[in-house]
Amino acid sequence: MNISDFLSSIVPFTAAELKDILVHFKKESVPKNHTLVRQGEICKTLYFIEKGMGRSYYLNENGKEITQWFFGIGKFMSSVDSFFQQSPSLYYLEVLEDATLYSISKEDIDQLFAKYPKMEKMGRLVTIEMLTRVVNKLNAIQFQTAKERYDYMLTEFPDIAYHVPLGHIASYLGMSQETLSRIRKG
Amino acid sequence: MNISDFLSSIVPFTAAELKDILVHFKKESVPKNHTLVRQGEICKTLYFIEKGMGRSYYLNENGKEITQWFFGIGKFMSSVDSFFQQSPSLYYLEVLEDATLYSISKEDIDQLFAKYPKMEKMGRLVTIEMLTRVVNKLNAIQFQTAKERYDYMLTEFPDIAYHVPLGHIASYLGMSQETLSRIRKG
DNA sequence: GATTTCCTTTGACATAGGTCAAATAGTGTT
DNA sequence: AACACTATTTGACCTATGTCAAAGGAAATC
Repeated sequence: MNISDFLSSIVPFTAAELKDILVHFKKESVPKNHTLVRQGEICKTLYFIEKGMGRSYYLNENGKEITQWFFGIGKFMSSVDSFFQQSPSLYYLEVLEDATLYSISKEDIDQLFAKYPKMEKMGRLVTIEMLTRVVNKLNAIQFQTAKERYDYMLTEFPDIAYHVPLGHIASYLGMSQETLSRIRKG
Repeated sequence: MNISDFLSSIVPFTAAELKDILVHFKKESVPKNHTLVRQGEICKTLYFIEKGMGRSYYLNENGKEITQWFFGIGKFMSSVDSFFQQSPSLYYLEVLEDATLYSISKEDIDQLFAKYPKMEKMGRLVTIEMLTRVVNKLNAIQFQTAKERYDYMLTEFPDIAYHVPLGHIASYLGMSQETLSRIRKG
């Protein structure tokens, strides 16, 4: 999914607007396993994933990686809180396979928000969509059995579920790797 | 918390803008236990709580009420998804004590979004704040023990925790009423 | 293609928190 | 004050899922 198509699909920008907006995004190629942001750093960049996928995770008290979210093709990826509040990130952000990203800085996107109300609208709509997804996950985690949560994962991230290590998914779903392994068998 | 103070605290509206915006909000007094939206209905109104508190909940397979969120003084309350997508609400929305609300319709707020980029910005910021709160709850539910979740509740909704029935809080925290009762004792 | 390292599966056992049922305490209403 | 209703607490028991440990598989590196 191309970033320009993506933006147009949310809000009808004119060609001229799109051109002016895209100038602020930098295309980057990032290799598998590259870390974009570390826990404690301020996330200075918002990424759009044209190709590849990523995840956010943190280290719990025992130093174990806990996946917080997956980011697939055609989505924005960042440590949302850290980026928008410019506060230390609670999460690591990493790329799970070779990826093509478009990146934009906080200053630049704020400038775009200020210049184009449509851009502000885009931001609001994308955030609401994210909110809906997080609420869905919350419901899955709170009220569903381990098996049901895995099924939720398959519908929410069909492309991702089979391409990342089992442990990443297990921690994302709030269950042990062993349990997930048994479920997959089942 | 007054709605005009609230709006000003997020984005610096001019007096004239504020006046024009506030015209679209209708003040309402709503009695305790009043239901604002039912599961399956389209949520046509966004509410701002000046006084009182509310919650959203749904009925699970066994017909049990599961609290999904609490809304306190100085917050917007609605079935977010339903309101913004104008889709059937997954939740009931009810007022937990006599309340004073300011309500606005979808058409009116869309008009305001279109007229005032600052309003669009306000919407984006409020949504991001909500997103952060939901992520916090998600972390609490996913990784904390029942006891820790209750502590999270006390910091997130200090005003609410002591004023609503135990069962509402228990279902919100994803535990049985009995467990919460035992925790409160402990 | 051998070796090292990482990832997944399997088994045995432990436990937080669920469910059910009954008792107790509060609250509001005539 | 007595009644009805609702909310909370307590006890006994149960189960899904966690933890620990060890064995297999895959895949990356030399």
